[in-house]
Amino acid sequence: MPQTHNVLFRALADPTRRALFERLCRDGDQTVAALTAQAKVSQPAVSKHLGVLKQAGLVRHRHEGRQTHYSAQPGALAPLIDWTSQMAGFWESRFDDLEDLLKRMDQ
Amino acid sequence: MPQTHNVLFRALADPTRRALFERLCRDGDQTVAALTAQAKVSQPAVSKHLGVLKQAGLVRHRHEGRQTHYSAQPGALAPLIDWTSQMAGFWESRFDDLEDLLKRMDQ
DNA sequence: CCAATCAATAACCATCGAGTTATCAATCAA
DNA sequence: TTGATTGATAACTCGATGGTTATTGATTGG
Repeated sequence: MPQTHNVLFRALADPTRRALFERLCRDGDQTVAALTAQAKVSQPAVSKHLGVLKQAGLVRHRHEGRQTHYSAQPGALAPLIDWTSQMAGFWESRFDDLEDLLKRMDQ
Repeated sequence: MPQTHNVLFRALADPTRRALFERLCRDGDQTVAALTAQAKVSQPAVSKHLGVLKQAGLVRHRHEGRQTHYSAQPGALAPLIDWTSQMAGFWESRFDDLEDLLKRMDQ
């Protein structure tokens, strides 16, 4: 599971990659050519980025004739959401502990 | 704001750094020495990582004599939460659009 | 069948980033 | 005051990563 976090965070750490994912979330299914047209990098670069996103489970692809369509899998963001709420949870629980402590000291 | 995302994602992309932040969330205030004791890297490495986390707003520090205490600022995770829910939101809204379209076609 | 298009791969290059050791400034204890 | 400790900085190394161009394999249109 920490491995999952690693792959996810690293995949999203690159701005070009995040832009690709955002576009797929926003506009849905896209061919590599369409994605390349908007991206500020070459087609091979786009393909490589899509490969990284695929490894992280953030996108899926299907072949249609000679073109490949990619689509976002936002469900793959779940571990990221879990992690952030866990961090916030730790924080709050420590805060609660402090409150408990103060309450007890008050008695 | 995209710059904020960049700094945040990049700060959290490194496992050592994430481990430091997790520990600060879990256990609260820690000195650099205490953090170094648990980390699997040298003290200068820990200091550098803390510097990156600080740039991202994820930690704060205060001096106490000759030691420095670091603490987590989980509030800095807000843009990350916003981003993920926005991505999920795009997804659902596209799904709704599709439903609308299908409903209209049905008439 | 041939030319053209699409996307993935190969090969390469430059930069960045995480790690190290050495050192310095500041603080404290003796 | 001196010696030890704490943490930040400097200087460096090295591997990972993101970018490029060239090429190849598939597929389609004429």
